[in-house]
This record gives sequence, C-alpha cells and structure tokens, in this order.
Amino acid sequence: MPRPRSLTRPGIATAALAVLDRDGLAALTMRVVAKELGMATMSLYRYVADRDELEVLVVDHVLADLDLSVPPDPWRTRITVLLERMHAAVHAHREVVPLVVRHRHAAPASLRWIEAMLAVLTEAGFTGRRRVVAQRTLVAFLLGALQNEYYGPLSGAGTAAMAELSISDFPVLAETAAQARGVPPAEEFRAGLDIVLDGLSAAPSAR
Amino acid sequence: MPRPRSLTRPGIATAALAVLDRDGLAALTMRVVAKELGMATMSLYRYVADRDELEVLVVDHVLADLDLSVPPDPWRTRITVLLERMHAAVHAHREVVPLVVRHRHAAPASLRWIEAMLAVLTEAGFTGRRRVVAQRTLVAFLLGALQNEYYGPLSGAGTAAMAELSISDFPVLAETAAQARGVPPAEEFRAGLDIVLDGLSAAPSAR
DNA sequence: CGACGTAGGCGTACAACGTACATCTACGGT
DNA sequence: ACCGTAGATGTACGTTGTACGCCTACGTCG
Repeated sequence: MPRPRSLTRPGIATAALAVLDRDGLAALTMRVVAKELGMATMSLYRYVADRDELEVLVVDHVLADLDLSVPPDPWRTRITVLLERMHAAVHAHREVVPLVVRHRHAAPASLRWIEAMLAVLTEAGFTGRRRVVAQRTLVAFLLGALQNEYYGPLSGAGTAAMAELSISDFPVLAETAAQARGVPPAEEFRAGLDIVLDGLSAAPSAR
Repeated sequence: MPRPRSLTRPGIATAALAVLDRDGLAALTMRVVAKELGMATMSLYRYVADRDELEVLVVDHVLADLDLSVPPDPWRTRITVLLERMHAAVHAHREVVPLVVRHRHAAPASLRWIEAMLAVLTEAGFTGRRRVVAQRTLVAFLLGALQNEYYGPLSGAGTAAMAELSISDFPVLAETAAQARGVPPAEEFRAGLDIVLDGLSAAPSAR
C-alpha cells in the first residue's frame, strides 16, 4: 500500500554484473553496487538479505538467458550444445566464475539447465546411478574447465612462468607449458569435452 | 646473526591446517592462526608476506607428502593411482578445497604432482597438444569433482533439497537427486574418473 | 666478557568490509 | 487531508588484512 519499490531484482543484478565486469570480483561490495544503483548502501538490504543473496542474483542473471532448446540431433550433439552454451555464458563474464561454482545450486536458471541436461541424458538411455555419475562428471569437467581458464589460462602469465621452470626439476612440465601457450580456450574446452563424451559413449562393459 | 627464528614454515602450515580442520575456512584468519601459534598477529608477517602466501603454505603442506611413485602397471592404472592419491589428500581436509583450486599453481608440491602426471602421459604416448589437453581435462575433472563434493555432496542437504523440488517443474532433476543420495563420494569419483579415462583411451580418430 | 647492530616480536592504528538498528519520509488508501 | 506502512538512509559496530614504528633478544666481534 505504501511507497512503491524503486528497484527490481534484475536491475540490481545488472548493476552488480556491471561492477563485476568493470572492476572485478574484489570490487563487488555492497557499497559499490549500491552506489552503482544510485542508492545508499543499506537500501540494498530492502531487496536482498545479504551479500550471498546478491551473488546468487548475479549468477542467476548470467544464466537467465540460456537457450535450453536442443537440436534434433544425436544425444552427444545435444549435450555438447548445452555445455557450450553454459560455457559461453559464463565465459562472457570471466569474473563470475567463482560465484557460479559457489552458488549454482541456489540459482534457478542453473537448476533449469541441469534439468535440460538430465532430460537429454535420460533420452540417451542413462538411468539410475549411471545417469547420476554422467551428470556429475560432465558438471565436474565444466566447472573444472572454467576454473582452469580463470585461475590459470594456458595463454596467461602462470603458464609462461611454468615454461620458465628449471628444466632439470620439471622437464616435462616446462616443455608442456611451452606447448600449452598456443592452445586457445575454446579449442581447449571443446577437445576436453570430446574426451569426456568419448568416455560416456563407451560401453560400460568396457570398464 | 641476530635472534633466531622461533617458527618454521611447516610449523605455521600445520597450525593453519589445524584451524582449518577444526573451525573451517571462514575461521582461517591471520589473528586466529597467530594465536594458534602462541604469537602476536603481526609476528606472522615475519614469515609470510600476506594471507595469500599463508594459504599457499597450507595447500603445499596438504600436498607435501603425496606419493609420486607409480606402480609397474599400464598407464591407465598409473594415472588412476596418482589422481586418487591427490583426491584422498585433499579430501582428508575438506575445507582446503577452495584453497587448492586457487593456489595450485603456486604450491611446489602441486607442480611436482603435475610433473608426475605428465611423465606418465608422455610414456603413454601423449605428446604436443594432445598431452596438454589430456592433462587439463584430467585436472578439470579432479577439481570439479572436489568442488562437487565440497559445495554439493550427493549425500548432503543440497541434494535432499533438490529431491523435494516441484516434480512438475523439475521432473528428472527431482528423481535423479533422490537416486543420487545413495552414491558415496569415493564411488562417484572413481566412476567419473573411469569415464574420463575411457575417453582418453579411445582412439583420437574416433572424434 | 661486554657492547653492538640486526632482525624478530609486537602494540597500535587505519581503511574497508558486511550489516544491525533506529529514524526519517514518501506514498496509496481511506 | 490525513495516516499507516514500508522504502530509504545515516550512523555505528565488530571483524578483517596489514602498514608502521618501537622495543628487545641474541650472535658476533672487539
């Protein structure tokens, strides 16, 4: 009945994401986001319970527009498409990577994506424990790959530093790091995903 | 020449790890670790440059005793053994999971483990770009699996909550979450790893 | 054996964070 | 035109990492 709200949750998420993209994860504070919205710090708390909820909002916003439709192709292609869309969405906002890892269970958009993945796996004949393991393995690879790119991109300073390591202490590492510098992120992700999918395609009897 | 040091870096790492195991990651502060060591807060800074370096110390300590020897078995078994040892070492100190992810490039023990992994992959015939991708994929799976267990254990509250989700909105997710509750962590990791290794074993021509 | 200089140990202080609390205020409904 | 509700905000507190400067214990050298 009284005074209407002047902010929307998507609006808050957009502002927070702008801060994240512009100044990085360390700059994402309640004060800065409130300022970005032109409000006082404490006003934010009329819309989110605490910082955690703000972070969930950002994660959900990044994943909100994920296309969950799936082409009329074999299951392997369908899974690839869903994973690449997720990868692209997160990769478009590098700094959100640690937040996605922490909050993926709390973001509705993330749950919808998981549902879509599981639906494809089910159609492909995965059920029961095999389906659980397939899903968890794909997600593990996805999150691991995102963090590989975030904390130690092959083209980044960390890899360069490894290539400079003492050849006598780390002969193979130094050589591999040098080779790694030429692998672009998209190719790395795609090649790794193909490996996991090859494994999922193999007959379970092979194990 | 003057006054000798009264702390050692392993000693500091041990104290920090004790705090981590006892009270969790949020309790790992410079003040608390200093108190654990019976020193004043600022004394810690005579031994580590900042909090980040303390975290690296902890990660390195957790991984320091990793057995990097490898059985006289096929490469697949060797890789499995190395990954399971790493998994077990981290799993023994759950709260260190986020720190391992952030600091694995800075911890010497982690680099030694990577070198061991790459050596096995090289013997197995992986070279150049294929070796890079194989290594990154295995590490991605490992880190993802650790975080799956840390942030959303199949036997935990998160999975239980998912099983309670609206059946109409998330039919497959709800069913899968219910099934997931019975999968123990060690089995989950081993089964996922077998999938990735199946993929690595497949002829690249199959892709 | 005593003085000295170096580096270890520590007390104080500050900026930035998340957020509890109380107050002020703008608006829709009567 | 008023009134009650809930939005907006200012202030303040506890906690964090850490910069700075002082005091002091000790190995070394005269």
